[in-house]
Amino acid sequence: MEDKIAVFWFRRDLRLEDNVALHHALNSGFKVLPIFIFDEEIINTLPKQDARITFIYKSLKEIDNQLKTIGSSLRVLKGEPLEIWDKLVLDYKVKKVFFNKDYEPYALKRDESVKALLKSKGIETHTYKDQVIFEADEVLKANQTPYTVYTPYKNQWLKQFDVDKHVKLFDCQEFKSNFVSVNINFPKLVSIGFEESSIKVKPYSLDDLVQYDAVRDFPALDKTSHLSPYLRFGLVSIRQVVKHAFNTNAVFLSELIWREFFMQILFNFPKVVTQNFKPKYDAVIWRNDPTDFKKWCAGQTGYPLVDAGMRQLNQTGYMHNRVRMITAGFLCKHLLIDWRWGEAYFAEKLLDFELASNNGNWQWAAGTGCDAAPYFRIFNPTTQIQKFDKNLEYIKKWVPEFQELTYPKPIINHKEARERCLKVYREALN
DNA sequence: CTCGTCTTCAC
DNA sequence: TGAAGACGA
Repeated sequence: MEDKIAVFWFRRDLRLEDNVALHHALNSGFKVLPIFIFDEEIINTLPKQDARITFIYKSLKEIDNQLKTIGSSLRVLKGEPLEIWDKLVLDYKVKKVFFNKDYEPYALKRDESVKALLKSKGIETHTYKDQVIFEADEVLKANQTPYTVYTPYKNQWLKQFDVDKHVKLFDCQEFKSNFVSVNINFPKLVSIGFEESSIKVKPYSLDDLVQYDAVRDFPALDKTSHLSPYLRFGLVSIRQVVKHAFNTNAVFLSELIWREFFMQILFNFPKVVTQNFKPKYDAVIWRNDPTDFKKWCAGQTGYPLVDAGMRQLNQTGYMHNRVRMITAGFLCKHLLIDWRWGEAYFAEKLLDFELASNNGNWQWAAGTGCDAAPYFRIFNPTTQIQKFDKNLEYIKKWVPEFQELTYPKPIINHKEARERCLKVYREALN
């Protein structure tokens, strides 16, 4: 009988460097078989040419290439995770299983069932914090309950943060000889049921962060970090990114704290996935006009900055942060369409889609969330052009016809929309 | 209990 | 310059 092994399960941590669970697996005293599972629960709902699947696939291929240079391989599987594990433990003598924790509702349930299955077979499961600096119960108010307002959360986060303690490197290189010696063919994308998307993920840059706060609001400059898809799937370690942010730009660090803020909101208040964080807004009567929604999706509202953002999203799987706020606010407040519709559309299109952030920010835009933009704060989509795209560079790039006769007239007059919105929200609060 | 505060603003 | 009311210490 072959030797006992440990299995390391890649999920949202697609990297061989500074990976906590992988570090511990390689130090467990057993040879380590790395695996990845394309979860049919998730991928069956996606289009054939999903850009995120393409990105994940290429990232896995890169990991496999690296493993092959040291005589090992990544085993890529496809199916329902519980069934996959049930079969996997028949193929190998698995002694221990290692993976990093994932905090989304679906993942929590899935991981509990996998752990229970492994336990029933006498296999130890070891899980680790890797995705965040602080988990949902690590930054709490004095009375030990979760924060629901960002600024006090951030202050406490920074108070607890110790750069030496929290950004320690979990080295994996030193122990790379502990991967199992195996040569497994890497599957073709079609065998997983997908085709390559033409949408590519832009490389990220941490070099320009010194000026992040000064340039991040101008979409034409395109000077945000572009880290989000890499963070989403764990191609970079949050510890290394936080360390860099800590040393270069406080505003960028604050954005990373927002990420953890919304993760702890989702974990502690999972109802937000389907419900308003603030129930008093349940009484808002959304218009939910399907024609308006289609125009918004297609970037045909007649408001050039809104349309530019939506077209950038549709064509590239990405939208600049400043414009995300404007397009989201426009859908909720000008068109009075339920934030869940917009949330679902972003979830489908964004390369960096991440449940906690997407949900938190949409609820923020709608005014229904924790620490939300007040309902009477309604972005003026024209004033925003003056402030953030004065030379119309971003608009011209994505809406080249905007000064021509073919460009649609505004879907609704701003002043009327604003008054209509204030009325609907006020009535809901009565 | 009171007091300061509240991502990304508009008119 | 005010925006509603609630959160957090």
